Amino acid sequence: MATRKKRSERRADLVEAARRAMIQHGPGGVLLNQVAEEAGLTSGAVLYHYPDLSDLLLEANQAGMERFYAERMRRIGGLTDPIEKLVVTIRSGLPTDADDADVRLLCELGGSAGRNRVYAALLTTLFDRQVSMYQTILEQGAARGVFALATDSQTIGRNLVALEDAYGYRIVARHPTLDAAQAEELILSYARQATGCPLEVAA
Amino acid sequence: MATRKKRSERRADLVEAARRAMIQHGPGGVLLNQVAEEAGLTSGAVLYHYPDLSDLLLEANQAGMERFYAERMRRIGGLTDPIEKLVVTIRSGLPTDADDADVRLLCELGGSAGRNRVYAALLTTLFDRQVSMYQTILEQGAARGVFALATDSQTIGRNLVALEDAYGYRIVARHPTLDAAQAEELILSYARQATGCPLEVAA
DNA sequence: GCACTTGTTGAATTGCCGTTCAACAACGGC
DNA sequence: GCCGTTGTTGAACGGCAATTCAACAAGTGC
Repeated sequence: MATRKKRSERRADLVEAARRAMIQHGPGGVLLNQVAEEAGLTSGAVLYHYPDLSDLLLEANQAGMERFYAERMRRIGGLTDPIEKLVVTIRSGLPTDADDADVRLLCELGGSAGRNRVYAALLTTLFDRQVSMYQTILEQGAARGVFALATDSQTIGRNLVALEDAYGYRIVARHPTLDAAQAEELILSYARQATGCPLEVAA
Repeated sequence: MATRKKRSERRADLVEAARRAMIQHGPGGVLLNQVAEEAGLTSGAVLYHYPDLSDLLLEANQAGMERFYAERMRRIGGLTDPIEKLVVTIRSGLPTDADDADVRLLCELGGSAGRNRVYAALLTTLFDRQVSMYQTILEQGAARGVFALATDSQTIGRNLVALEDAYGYRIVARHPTLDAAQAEELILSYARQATGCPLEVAA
């Protein structure tokens, strides 16, 4: 028998187990027993904590998105140079490789958003938040005279998020010649044009 | 009983039925009976033509991608002006609205590409073909002195395809303020910078 | 240390889905 | 118009997964 845990701990475990299961089988293909196995429990135990599996999946995905966004914010937290901020942010939006769990799950959710209004709403929110994040960086850079924006910050921000999203899909799908480094260069190519700034920074 | 049809006809029907079923339930969530119902048949009849459901799904998706690409090529077939070609091509890569069946299915497949190597390969091929399509247009425009490319055509082509892909996802997910017309403007914003051309053309 | 609550199991139940197959109906060659 | 072939059905079977629940074990208050 699995060691007995208290409610909040076990629920957190289950959220993580659900994430792993979804990455392996897709959000629509997860089986209750798979989540249970990932958590080292029986299906009954899972049901005890989450009578409806879809509630657990939703919670797991919500938490995942929150973490993804928070991690991006954290990474630019200590930086002051707008150029460095922009480059680091672009980098943090891309998967590290094809096996990057966070991005893979986001891609899965993106796929189901056409059918699932809840996931569609979640992803829309995430998109807009990321756009705002870029807008802040862009306008800060413009205010300091480092960037000369080619157009309004919302347009540039949306395009930047769109590009990292799309290349995330390509990388996760194992494009043979388009890896994370390549994608970064492609997005930087746009960012340079849009900011009128060479964006040279140490890796 | 459903009217008896000849092999090739019925198989074509099944491919279409499979497409509809996948759009409703996702590529990973389709049930044999759902495909049968869409086709107005029983599960046995489906199995008679496709003993393995995944073969049918693959065939349906392959056909769908082929059609999507062919349709884009067809739309620029009669055009000669590089500006018009570029604008029309951008427009043809976006869904008409959130219910656009072709794009919705492509999004679904993109979501499963992290797990499914076959679909990943299919999408990779489609991506590269679309990039080539853009490259041809870009270089033709540059040769005629209409475009002044800001960087190599592969980079611009990749970014254009990436943008339309990403906005396809947003539109399908029903972003409240980012519809097809908005997406077109956003992509055009990049295309103008990348081609050094105002890209003004009648709708 | 006793009673009560909380977390977990394992077995039984139910329902659905894929699969198989015998029967049959429509078609096509000749 | 007869006969083999092809397409389709419906019923039967088998398996798997969700759900339920009685039993029990591990904490918790007092």
